[in-house]
Amino acid sequence: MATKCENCPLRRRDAFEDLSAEDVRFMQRFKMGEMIVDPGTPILMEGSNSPQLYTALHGMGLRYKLLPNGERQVVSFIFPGDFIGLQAGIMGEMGHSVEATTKMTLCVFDRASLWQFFKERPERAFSLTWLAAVEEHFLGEAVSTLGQRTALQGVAWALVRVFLRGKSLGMERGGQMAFPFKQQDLADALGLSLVHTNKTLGILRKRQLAHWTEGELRVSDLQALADLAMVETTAPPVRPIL
Amino acid sequence: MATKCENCPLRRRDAFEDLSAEDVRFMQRFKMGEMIVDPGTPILMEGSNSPQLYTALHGMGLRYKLLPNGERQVVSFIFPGDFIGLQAGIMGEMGHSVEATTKMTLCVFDRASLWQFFKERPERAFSLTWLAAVEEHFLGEAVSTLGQRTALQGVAWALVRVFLRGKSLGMERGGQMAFPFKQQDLADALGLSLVHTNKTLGILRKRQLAHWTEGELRVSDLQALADLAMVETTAPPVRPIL
DNA sequence: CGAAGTCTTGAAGTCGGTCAAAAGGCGTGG
DNA sequence: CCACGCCTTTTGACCGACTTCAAGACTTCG
Repeated sequence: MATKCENCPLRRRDAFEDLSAEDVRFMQRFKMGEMIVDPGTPILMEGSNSPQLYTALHGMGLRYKLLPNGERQVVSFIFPGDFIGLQAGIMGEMGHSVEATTKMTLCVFDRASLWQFFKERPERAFSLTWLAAVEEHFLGEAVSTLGQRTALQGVAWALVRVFLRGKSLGMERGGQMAFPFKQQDLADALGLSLVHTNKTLGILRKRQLAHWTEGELRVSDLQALADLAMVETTAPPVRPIL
Repeated sequence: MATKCENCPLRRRDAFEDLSAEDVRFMQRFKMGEMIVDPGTPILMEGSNSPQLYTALHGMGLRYKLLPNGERQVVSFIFPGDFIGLQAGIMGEMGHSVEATTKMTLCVFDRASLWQFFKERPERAFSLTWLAAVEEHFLGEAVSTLGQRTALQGVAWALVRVFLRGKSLGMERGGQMAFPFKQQDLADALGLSLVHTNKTLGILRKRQLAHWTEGELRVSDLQALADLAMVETTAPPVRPIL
């Protein structure tokens, strides 16, 4: 039983831009259905040209690239509301793979409908480009982290980003939120070894800055953590939703 | 004396998509003029919301981010044909700074005209999004490099990317092209120290893979360099031009 | 209860950083 | 024409942040 766009739970979150009733009807036209996937399911593969595009409704996932030597680089964590498949939709080829970490519900669109956005609904096309720009912005920050931050600063940066994002999505309650990934995932996101990531998390725990255990992230002193990470604690900008 | 879009030298390069005569006329309407800047000139600042957007006509530049502690991360090198200011144009805020490395000629557009693209010329808007997607693709690769490649592989990766890009722009002749940056720039792009970058370049030179001296990059054995870097030697995809 | 996956901890090794200094190019001014 | 200062590149020695290797503890599940 697919959710109607009209009743989409995401739109109520203040992380997202408001949509006009007309826009909602327009999007509904292109929603092909919903897909529910189990943890670990591959959603899109690097190099593929999927005819389907997705928006994450529930659950979380990973974007990652595999190098020829087998190393894995996690590019970003996928939160509810994230659009999946922009590169395939625009360039015809994904630059990374995507897989579900938790059970996920995905809103499914037809790749061809993207062009309709541009032709019939410039506002929607603009929103799509906005999402691309947001992603570029984030990746620039990630590059800075990998290039210039120490392991401790890098881990702190990642946890701050995750926490602020979760907060804007209403996932946080009492300084705590679900973050159902493995330490290996974070290690692969930061270009660190699992062992060092583990020890670094231990330091943050001992310093009473952040506790991440059993899939729950608790940030005790956001400001101190952000200072260590050299980032602002401002909420992520309100973003469009597709 | 500003170049007419009609006579734009870039459009002849096979790195770029063809534009219809109509598209060219459309772009000409929004070209406010040309700006010539000297080496070292800042073009856009991180956090700024410039009313002007640019396309690089001649010359090369750098995108970079500064961390609060003074470290600099070079995000990418700017080649002729690159669009500058997409983030400001779409989100209203640049995520990085941009400066000229050589003397540059920039084609100047009004930020407000972007919206005209979406409203009147969906094809042009699509091209803009394409550029954003290409950038995202590239940054994903950069993240992988910073996270997973060794210094030697990273330097090799950067030189391969630069060389292939230059080739597609017709900048290469006899296995050689201009690459007028400092070792410090490359070091900041790869998150390495200047000293180590220098020594690593020395290794590539000794192995007869790549010689980069006095602003000239010569790649003797592209395939071997690419193998070391773990990248394909395929030309970058044909991209749109604004 | 055993197997597999994840987290944790310790010890040893290395890649790349930091420090220091010298060499080379280039423009300016005496 | 040479001397000087400034910038970039190069080289050597030492150091440390992070990796690798190894093994034990804890959880989950068949």
